[in-house]
Amino acid sequence: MSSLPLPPATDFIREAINEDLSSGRYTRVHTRFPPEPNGYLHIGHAKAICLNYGLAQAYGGKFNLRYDDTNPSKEGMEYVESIKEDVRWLGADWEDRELYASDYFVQLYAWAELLITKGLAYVCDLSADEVRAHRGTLTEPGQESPYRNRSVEENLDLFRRMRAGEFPDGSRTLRAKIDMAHPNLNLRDPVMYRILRASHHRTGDTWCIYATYDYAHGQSDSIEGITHSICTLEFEDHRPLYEWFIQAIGIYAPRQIEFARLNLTYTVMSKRKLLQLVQQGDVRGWDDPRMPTISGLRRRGFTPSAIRDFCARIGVAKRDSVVDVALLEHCLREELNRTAPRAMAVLRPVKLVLENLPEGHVETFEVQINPEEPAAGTRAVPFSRELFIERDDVREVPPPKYWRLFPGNEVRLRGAYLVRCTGVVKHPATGEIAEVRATIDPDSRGGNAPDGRKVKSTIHWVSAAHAVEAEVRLYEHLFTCPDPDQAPVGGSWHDNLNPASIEVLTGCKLEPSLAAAQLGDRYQFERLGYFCVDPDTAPGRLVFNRSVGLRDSWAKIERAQQ
RNA sequence: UGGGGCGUCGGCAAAUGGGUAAGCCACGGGACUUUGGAUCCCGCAUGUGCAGGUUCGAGCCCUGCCGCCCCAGCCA
Repeated sequence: MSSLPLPPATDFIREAINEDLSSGRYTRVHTRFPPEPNGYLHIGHAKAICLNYGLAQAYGGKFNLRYDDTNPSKEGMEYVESIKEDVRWLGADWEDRELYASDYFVQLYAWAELLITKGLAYVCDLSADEVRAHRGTLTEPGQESPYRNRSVEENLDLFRRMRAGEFPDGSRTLRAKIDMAHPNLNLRDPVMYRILRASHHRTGDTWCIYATYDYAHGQSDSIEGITHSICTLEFEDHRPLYEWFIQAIGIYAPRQIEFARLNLTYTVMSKRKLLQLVQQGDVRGWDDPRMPTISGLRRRGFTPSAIRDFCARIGVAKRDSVVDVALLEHCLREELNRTAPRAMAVLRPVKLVLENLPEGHVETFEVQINPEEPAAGTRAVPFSRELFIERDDVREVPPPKYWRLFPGNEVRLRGAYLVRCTGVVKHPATGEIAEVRATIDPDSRGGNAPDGRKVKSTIHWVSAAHAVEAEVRLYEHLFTCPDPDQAPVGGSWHDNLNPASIEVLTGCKLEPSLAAAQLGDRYQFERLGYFCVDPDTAPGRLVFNRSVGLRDSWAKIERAQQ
């Protein structure tokens, strides 16, 4: 492999790997994605998955999925299943290497005894509070535990009895004997094992002591032969500890490289906050389309390729950063513009009556499925005397630059005819437009002006008699500000939740071809955005989600006018 | 304040024996258009946290400041 030409060093991690391969420090590349099964994966994890799997692919290496399941009190099967589904959906392939830190519990335990034997670990009887008090502070050294210098025999005996269940939870720990005065707090005799009577989702009640993440993680990588252990910045301080364990035990050493985790505007990314949103009912679940979770994005209509593209575009670096969510949305639009079939859907319908057409008139138009891809062909769309059009496409009195329907103005009905508005009928009580009247130009069939005259606007429509009804859910950012943590004094991130993040529209009118839409289908509703079928869809009940809106320059003009 | 990191356009992010600041998103303007979409053009850092220094030449090297992030779980 080292004889193959090296892939381009497009980021600092690939640069480091290329150096390692050139120098012979490693002769292959083996990465892993190491989630803790205590929550659902989010777009930040997607960055890590794409990075690690991408590395394995680029270097012809391997990629493992390994659960760091060392804390049974917070973990569970629901999470391991969802994680597996999400990683697979994103396209990362761990082949037969679905691994668990819990697979290594016996080995980890044996190495703990080895460290005790070497005088490098001891059983400590201090309580959690006492351990904290002994740790010192950022600027002051800690105090050594009074149990630090027990004999190897006593330590071994005590540790074995810890494992045997002779002591209550939290009463003792196994600690690494390093340096209580070390400026890096992680090296001030860190806990390796705690007593915890919790049933583990894989090992059941076999153990009542569990290794800490710090003790388990590095050795797990070592056991798996990971060459490049990619993790986020906050573990930079832990690297010396992992190296200490590996050196003390005397086993193979991977190289850890840290990168900055992903942050996105208008959302939160910590598992704790996401869990809170789910538990408090602020959203409808982990897969709520407003969530930055993989399952939320999937339900929202995102494609794995759009997410992969996003991850490639944001790059990898060590600088703390916040990526504009607009880039994520852009990646989806770019893909769906190419691939999504078009359809007409009227979300906020108002009736349009074509006065110069006879009652009961029906004809059919063949409309392009995707103008970006003529090969996709056409679909049949029924047309009749009474249509539904978008309420926003009609004004009694047009504002400046408005060139849609208003009395006297002519627009094109997409794929059908040119029509001129002859007036509006208003609801007597509310004054709201109840019906729009217009006449067609019979010579403009298909939407072509017979004399080549220009019409500024083309609007979409649905034949009233043929329309299928649907519920359509519109989503906005979950939070009202780019950085939800920027809370008003006395408030919290939670106060920045956007009360208008979801709007449910019922009675929407869709062109009849949409009646056949299946779960997983994505469409562009012309002039509106990209929509996908929601799993709440059932026989007789069609539900769509707006994945992302189209760019809307009229909305910008309108906003500027206010 | 001890330790570990990081400061390049509004947001990401390149520039790697020092050679005269890529690209993408966003934003603004124009062309074109049977989606106010898409597409295509144009604009968008005399400037790299600040101040000095070395050099013919500095985002890259040196010195000193300043700012931001992480660490005091028997969480990961």
